[in-house]
Amino acid sequence: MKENVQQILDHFHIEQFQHDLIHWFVKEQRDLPWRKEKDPYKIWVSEVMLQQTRVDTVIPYFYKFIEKFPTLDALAEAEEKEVLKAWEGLGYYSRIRNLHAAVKEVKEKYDGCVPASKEQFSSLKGVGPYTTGAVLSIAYDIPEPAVDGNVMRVLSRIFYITDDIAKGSTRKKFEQLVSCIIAHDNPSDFNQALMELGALICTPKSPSCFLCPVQRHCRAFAEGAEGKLPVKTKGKAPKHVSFRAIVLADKKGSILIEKRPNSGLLANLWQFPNDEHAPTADDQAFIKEISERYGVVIRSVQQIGTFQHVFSHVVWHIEAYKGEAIGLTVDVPTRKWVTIEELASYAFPVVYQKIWQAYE
DNA sequence: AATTCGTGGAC
DNA sequence: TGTCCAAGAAT
Repeated sequence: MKENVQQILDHFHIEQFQHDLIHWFVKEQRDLPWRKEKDPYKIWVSEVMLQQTRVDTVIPYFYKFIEKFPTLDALAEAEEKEVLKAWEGLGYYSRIRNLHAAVKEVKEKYDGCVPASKEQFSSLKGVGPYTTGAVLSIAYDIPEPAVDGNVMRVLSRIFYITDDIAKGSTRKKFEQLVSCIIAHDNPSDFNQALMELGALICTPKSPSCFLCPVQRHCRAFAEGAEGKLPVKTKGKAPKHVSFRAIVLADKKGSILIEKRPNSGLLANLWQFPNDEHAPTADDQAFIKEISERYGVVIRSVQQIGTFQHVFSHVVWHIEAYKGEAIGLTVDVPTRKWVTIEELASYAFPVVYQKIWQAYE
């Protein structure tokens, strides 16, 4: 295993590569909000937000999140509802549930100070191999590899590595490689530079090799093979799921909402009554099911549209309705009648936001 | 090891 | 319009 990496590094000029890469990064890096200071908490938040999420998407969320939770203690002390609302629309909601739990643990066990120990930090919820390396290197200048999709793409080209980056085991090989070439005198800039290069120059499609600061180190470029790398097998096609949902208003104009389970898809977010887990045959059966489940009489039912929403692994087709509801509902924490003003303080999945817009 | 977990932008 | 994706982690 180790011999494998050594062979890859044969004839590779490590110090020259480090210098070319970091010199470029210092000069050309983007002015991003989480690069203004080296607050481990803010670095951490940015890294969690950036997981599988574009920089342009993250920037406004990062500003709002830090404004609302400026310190680790502030986030640790915040209510789940408020924290989830700040994440609304960002996706992969387990990230914020895990971050919130992790921050609480840091507050209790480490006096609110993000641990600089690899063992301690990586044991926190939602902190995997990448986030560990990213936070420790960027915030604490500790020479740990931070291997994300950018790094695998960049290094697969530079070293002509044909391992399938869609496989989980491949990341470990790149971590070994980075451990060998990381700049110990500046691991922060080195790791960020690899990712920045992937984002700006060594892009997935049509990389700008003519602008690349490490072109002379790149084996793929030398062989005109940058377009063939990295090797990445396709995932399987998502499944299609069809069901119905209904926006119910009582005579005062309050809206019936329901909290999703605390695990699984869109965990802990709120939604309108629906038959996602037991799709009905027709609208009459649907109205009957909802009436019985919530103990209300429903009238003036109207269809308000069909909505499609594509997730990573599933596609939803929702037939949406609106109606008036009469009767009482058990007031449990996961079911509520809320005014339209109150509705705005609950976090909803994007597809239910679309349904709400159609209702209004 | 393979699935599950969101969303919106680029082409 | 369909495809691929973007600074991954948990199970």
